[in-house]
Amino acid sequence: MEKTAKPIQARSQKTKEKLLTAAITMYAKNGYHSTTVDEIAAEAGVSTGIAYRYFRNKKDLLLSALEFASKSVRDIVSLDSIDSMDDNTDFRKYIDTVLRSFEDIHDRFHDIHEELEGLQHTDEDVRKFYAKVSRDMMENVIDKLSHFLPDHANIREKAYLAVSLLEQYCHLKMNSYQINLDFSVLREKTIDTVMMVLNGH
Amino acid sequence: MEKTAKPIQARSQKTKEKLLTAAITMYAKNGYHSTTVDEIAAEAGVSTGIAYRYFRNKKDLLLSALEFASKSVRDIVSLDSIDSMDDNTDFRKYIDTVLRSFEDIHDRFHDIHEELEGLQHTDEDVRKFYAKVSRDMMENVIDKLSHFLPDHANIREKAYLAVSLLEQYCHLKMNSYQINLDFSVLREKTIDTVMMVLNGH
Amino acid sequence: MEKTAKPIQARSQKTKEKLLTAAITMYAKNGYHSTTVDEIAAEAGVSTGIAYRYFRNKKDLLLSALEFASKSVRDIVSLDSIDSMDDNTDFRKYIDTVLRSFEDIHDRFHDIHEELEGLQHTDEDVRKFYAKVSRDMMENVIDKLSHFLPDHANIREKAYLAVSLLEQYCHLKMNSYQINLDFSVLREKTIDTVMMVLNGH
Amino acid sequence: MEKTAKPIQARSQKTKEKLLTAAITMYAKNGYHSTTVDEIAAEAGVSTGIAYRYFRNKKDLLLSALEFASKSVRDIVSLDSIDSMDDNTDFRKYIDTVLRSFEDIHDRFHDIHEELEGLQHTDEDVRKFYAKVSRDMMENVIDKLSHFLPDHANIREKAYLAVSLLEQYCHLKMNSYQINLDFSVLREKTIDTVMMVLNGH
DNA sequence: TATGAATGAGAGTTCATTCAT
DNA sequence: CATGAATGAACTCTCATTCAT
Repeated sequence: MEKTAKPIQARSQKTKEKLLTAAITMYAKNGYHSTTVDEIAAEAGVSTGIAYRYFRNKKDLLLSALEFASKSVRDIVSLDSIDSMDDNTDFRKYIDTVLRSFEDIHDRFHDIHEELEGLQHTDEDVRKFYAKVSRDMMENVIDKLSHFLPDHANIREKAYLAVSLLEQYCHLKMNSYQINLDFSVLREKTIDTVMMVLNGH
Repeated sequence: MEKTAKPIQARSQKTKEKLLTAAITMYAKNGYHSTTVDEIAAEAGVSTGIAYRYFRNKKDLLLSALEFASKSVRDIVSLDSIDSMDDNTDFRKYIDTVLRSFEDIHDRFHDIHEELEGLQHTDEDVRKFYAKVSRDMMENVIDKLSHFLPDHANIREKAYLAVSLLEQYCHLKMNSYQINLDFSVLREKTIDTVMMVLNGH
Repeated sequence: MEKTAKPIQARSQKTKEKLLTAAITMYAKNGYHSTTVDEIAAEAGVSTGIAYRYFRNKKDLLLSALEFASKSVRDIVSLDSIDSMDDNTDFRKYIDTVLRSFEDIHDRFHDIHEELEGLQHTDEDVRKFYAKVSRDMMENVIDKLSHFLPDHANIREKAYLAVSLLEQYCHLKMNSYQINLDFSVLREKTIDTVMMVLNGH
Repeated sequence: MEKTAKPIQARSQKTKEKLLTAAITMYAKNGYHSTTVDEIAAEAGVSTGIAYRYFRNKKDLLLSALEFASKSVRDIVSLDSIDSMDDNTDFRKYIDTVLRSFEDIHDRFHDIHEELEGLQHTDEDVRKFYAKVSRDMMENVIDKLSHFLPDHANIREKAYLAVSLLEQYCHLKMNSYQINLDFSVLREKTIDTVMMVLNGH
């Protein structure tokens, strides 16, 4: 019987989005656990109470914010650049483009992504959400790869390995403020390796 | 001027370790943020107050527990199995052994490791601790690899890539309860890839 | 960056004052150290949490309560009776009126005044507050005396001595439940002495 | 049936006194409420537990410490200097000597005296103790004065007024770090006033 | 819809007191 | 007698959630 209002009016919709955006901002800045609903409301420029009109509770707000963020990610990246490539595109260039997309996402959503990754180990629902998004993304990639790769044997395993490498490269790049690495070299090597993995050779 | 007791009696040392172990257990089970000091004390079979004799506050207990856990990791693995190999050992076998060590660690410390990874994004001190442990481990591995690899060019970048792959494999394995992957295949491919990365070819 | 709410709604202002009044009541009854914030909230008929909306912490509540009480003292006494006297008023009558004001204050604020006096020896901020209020009051009195006294030599020393006598008389009166003294005599003698001190003879 | 050990052995007596001295030291430094039993034991160089062999509880320790301190006061001052004066001594010199004794006591026991004064408003037993000591002291003074003063009318009231003045002078001197007063003048005026009070003129 | 004041359960922390050694 | 580890009640403070306006 509990209900959260479905915003019909435009103003209402605005308030909800302001809350979601504020939530993401604050989670990214201070982490979920250190962020209070009061702070989110303040950041959104609305009152505390109103948050509970749109979100059942604090966790619902979190989940909604994650959903919202992941939508943004999809909107922004959406693999346009990738989709635009046709079958004749050079394969290396393809990987390079994909990697650039990954880097872009990490640049934009670094903090919230990290926080999210941390949260999944604490909360079952977050874990499920995260797993679902990851899976969707991966299936999407795998699907795309099918067109490029002649050898479909163990394509899923190869794809996971490949994407892991891309992910890991981005991760290192974002968190390496104390590590002495030559990232131009690492980037090249990453792409090389991805290609080897995918070409099965 | 604040002080945490240095255990004088043997009983005292026992209590401290019971608390550390209990802390790790609880963090692994419910995560740091959902674990109260009361719960840790209960798990350790001691009273609440005593925890504050040995740890300045909740976070100090966390940091101490991490230190304690990382010591355990080093004690358990300590790369004995790796050290015992001489130069004649087959390289592939070497990688396989290393990977098995990684898997072993992940098996034992999966939950706390995940939690730790999550916490670094929230707390500066945890981040520093994690970075330090990671770096130490990596430098150790790089050092070991030097003996095996003829080509030292970009050895750091190669090493990071290689270890990332091993890490990622373990990660996938531990978190794949909803993903349909053939892990024996993935494992072989991971090792293959690591070898390619390290051999520079 | 910490903030205590500035009352926006009228209700809010009421609550804040209820807390201050309750605080003074409880401090007077049981002393600061034996009074919990819970008790103050209960006495005020509000919840615990709200106290922390208006006061940063327990001590801030204390300081605010002292400020509030001292304001009350000023409001109540404010030396109206004294101000109303003109230069022709008999000097002895003047002293008598001042003393009655002192007695009045002590009657009303005996307990909290005692408690306050005790607290200054424990807490630096309270000490400063107390010193400031005392100084202000004394400067006020000295200023008033200037009009009456022809001889301004050592007027500050005389004033302090005089006020000390008045204070001490009140103090004895309030705390003499076990001492056998004739207070009508003591009162007369106190006034006599004050006059002698001030008249420099 | 509760009992605190009556120290028979010399060592025992030493421990008890060390605790009492430490208690006074700590109360004077940080005030009673901010002083823990642990700290007192540490200051005394003994263990926490032992304190409860000699004192029923924390308050008993306080009361015992006050008793101990007041004994010290009596021992130190004991009015030797005063007793040594014979009837021919100049009266002004007598008052001066008494005041010097008061100043001496205040110098030595300033902090604990202040703390004690504060505590009486919180605790009934402390109040009683303080009242008793004050009364004893005062009766002693009154007794002494009888020899000097020809006019015994209202001698008690005069004595209280006189001693109040002396007390107040010391108090001002000790707490005047922010007040601009000429204490040599104030001292003379205090003695003058005391004499006037006592001589009834 | 929206505000922001109010609630109250629950967490972290302290410390007087007890107890095993 | 003495030690210092251990207990646990009590207190301060926070914040998700509700409610009066």
